[in-house]
Amino acid sequence: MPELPEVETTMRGLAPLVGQPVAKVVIRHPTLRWPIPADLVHTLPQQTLKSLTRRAKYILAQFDTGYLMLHLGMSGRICLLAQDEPAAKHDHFDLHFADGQVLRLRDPRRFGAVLWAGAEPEQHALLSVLGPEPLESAFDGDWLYRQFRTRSAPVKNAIMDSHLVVGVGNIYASESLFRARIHPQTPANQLSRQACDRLAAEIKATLTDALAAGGSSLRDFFGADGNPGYFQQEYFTYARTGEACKICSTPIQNVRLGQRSTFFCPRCQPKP
DNA sequence: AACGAGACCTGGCAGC
DNA sequence: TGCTGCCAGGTCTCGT
Repeated sequence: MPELPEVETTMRGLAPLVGQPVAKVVIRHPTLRWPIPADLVHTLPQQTLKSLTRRAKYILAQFDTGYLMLHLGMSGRICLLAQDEPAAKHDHFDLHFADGQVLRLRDPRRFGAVLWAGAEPEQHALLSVLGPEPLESAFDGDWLYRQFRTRSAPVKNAIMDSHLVVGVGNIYASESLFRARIHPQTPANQLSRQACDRLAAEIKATLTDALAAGGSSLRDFFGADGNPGYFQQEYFTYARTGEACKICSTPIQNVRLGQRSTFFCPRCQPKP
């Protein structure tokens, strides 16, 4: 379930590994979205994990000679094990640390990625083209309004474009648009400056709320049994087709945009 | 430059 | 019970 808050939560849960040297790298199934670099097995051991940061939905693990980039794709999970355990079917990648802890990547659909970014990850082709982080000040209504000038696509598609802003996935795109009272099919370049201000503010608020919820599940997520134990967040629209809008009781509708399910309230989010 | 469709994979579920 | 088809939280690549 990796949207941005889950990635951030996952990254924070890995903090106990910082300062630890790598003892061993295990690659079981190298064909994720891109091949896992085979030489990690030789180059990473003895290197110390110096820091953990996040850019978009990539977790950046800084080692002595560069950064390891981890992406969870659609179905990826990272578990932090206190000690080695038998690997399950979709456990593709392990980092074993000197104190016995194991970082284990599980990804049934294999849309995730493990990549080496070198010493300057912001130069990496996948990261250099990304838009601003949604929770930073560079992202605001003014930025959205200016970016939307040349965009005629539905606003929901636009806010999910990582070149424009990162970290807005399918769930939180619908949720943010509901909270901003904007119909998801509105052409981006038809939004007023005021609507862009609302939308930017609600994207920030939606992600901040989800992050607070994700944070509370951290203990469960890294529990001894390795089960996620997420508590289901309450959504206004997502996956609620036909159910009553929590504001006005109108049935929530579902439309397909950019090949993705999109949910909205036709009354709270009137067509432009 | 921007848009839409296709691609990558597996698992779960509804319907027959 | 077993098969088929559809759907799923991401996002890069390609053709227009």
